[in-house]
Amino acid sequence: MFSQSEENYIKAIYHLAVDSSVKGISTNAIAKKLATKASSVTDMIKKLSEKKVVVYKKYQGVTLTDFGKKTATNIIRKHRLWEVFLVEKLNFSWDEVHEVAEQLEHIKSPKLINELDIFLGFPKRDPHGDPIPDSEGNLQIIEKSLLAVLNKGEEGICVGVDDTSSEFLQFLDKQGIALGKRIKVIEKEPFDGSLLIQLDDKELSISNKIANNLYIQQ
Amino acid sequence: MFSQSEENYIKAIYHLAVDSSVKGISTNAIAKKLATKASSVTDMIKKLSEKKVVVYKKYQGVTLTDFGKKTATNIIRKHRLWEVFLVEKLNFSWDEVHEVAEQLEHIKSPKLINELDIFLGFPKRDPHGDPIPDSEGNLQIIEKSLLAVLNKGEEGICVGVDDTSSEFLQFLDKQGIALGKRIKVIEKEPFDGSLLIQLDDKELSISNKIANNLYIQQ
DNA sequence: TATAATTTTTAGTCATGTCTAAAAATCATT
DNA sequence: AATGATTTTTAGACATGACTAAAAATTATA
Ligand SMILES: [Mn+2]
Ligand SMILES: [Mn+2]
Ligand SMILES: [Mn+2]
Ligand SMILES: [Mn+2]
Repeated sequence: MFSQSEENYIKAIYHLAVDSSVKGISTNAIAKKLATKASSVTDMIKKLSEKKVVVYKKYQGVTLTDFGKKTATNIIRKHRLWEVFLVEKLNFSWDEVHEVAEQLEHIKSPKLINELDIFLGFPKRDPHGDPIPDSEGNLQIIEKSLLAVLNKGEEGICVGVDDTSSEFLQFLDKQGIALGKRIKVIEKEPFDGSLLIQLDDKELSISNKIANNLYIQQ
Repeated sequence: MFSQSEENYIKAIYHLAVDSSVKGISTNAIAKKLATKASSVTDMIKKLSEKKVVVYKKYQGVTLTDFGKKTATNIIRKHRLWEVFLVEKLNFSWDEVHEVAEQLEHIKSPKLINELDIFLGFPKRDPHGDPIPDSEGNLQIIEKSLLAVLNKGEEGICVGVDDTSSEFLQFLDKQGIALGKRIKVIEKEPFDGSLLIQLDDKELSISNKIANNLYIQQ
């Protein structure tokens, strides 16, 4: 069994590894993600290495073992299932779930999480469009592209967000942008990368920063 | 905010105070309840005293302040609501919920617990018949008596259990004893305190130990 | 390739929560 | 009231997980 702290490190390393294509994850990157100090990361890395969760050579960064990856996807499965529960059953909005799921993901009970999965009807995505790993840790990859890379005239369905901060999510709510909405690029401004999009028969101008945090399935 | 460990101590002190009618709760009693050592209890008691949760004078035992009682009932509210959730929604049996609720009771989120209460339809009792405090910490007292104190010929409805160990609860399942069942004392054996009871038109002999852990409402 | 900047590790400290062993206080018994 | 038993506290240690400051290694730059 892993402590809450160990689990947070394992998850952070997994997420960094998924979207960074580099072999070893750096101490500093982990420290930044977890808002802690590099020296603390080095300490924890040594422990996780002892426990065969990561492969670690001094100054070379860290890589998850298969066991480590399995552990990580299991925590992510719990996190995302709880997020679905909070939104679907307890009237949380998608910008309120993260903090609570961050706690709930550490509850130890295999029965709990499998029954929760059943109760929720085996959801495939969490409220932010992220895929939910199955109990073996398999996680379906969804082909999706950032809205920012679409060309003028192209369109698709909004299927996810990259940034899950409540500021960003509340902004999307305010603009009427939600998962499942059809978005079409009407105009693309070369100067600042801003887009004019069509949403629900309205036209809307969104900045490049926004377009770089919205995933579209074409 | 309190740590998980602090919360476990607060809850233990509350429970000991409720069913022991003595002013000060002893260090040893707390140690026994939490399966820890008296010296650890003394350390923690000092900290809780600093935080105004308990009143403590050396060698005199410990008493919860109003603030401490409020904190305790809040944890108990969470514990019992989660137990209801597990049984009603996730197909847990009443002997499987305790361990998990012991973890879930420490999740910090006022919205979570209030929404859970709504979702469950404001239950008044947990799966073991124990009352669920409201959000102000008020807890209705249920008049109930141990089956062991009933006299020959008396009867009532089973409304609670004192021991919530899975061994005891599974034993009750096996005998067909459950909350809501009507029980009548047919015969009372003075020698060992065992009872012959009527349950569902069957007669059943139960030991004094069992009768001392079953609550009846007459 | 030497030097500077950055990253990573080490050394030492601290808070929390636990423990054992010993001392001190309280309680029980005669 | 004295003695013995029990309870409680203290003292000192340890594990976990964090921190700061300094040293060491790596990477970037001239
Ligand atoms: Mn977490
Ligand atoms: Mn999510
Ligand atoms: Mn607990
Ligand atoms: Mn209960």
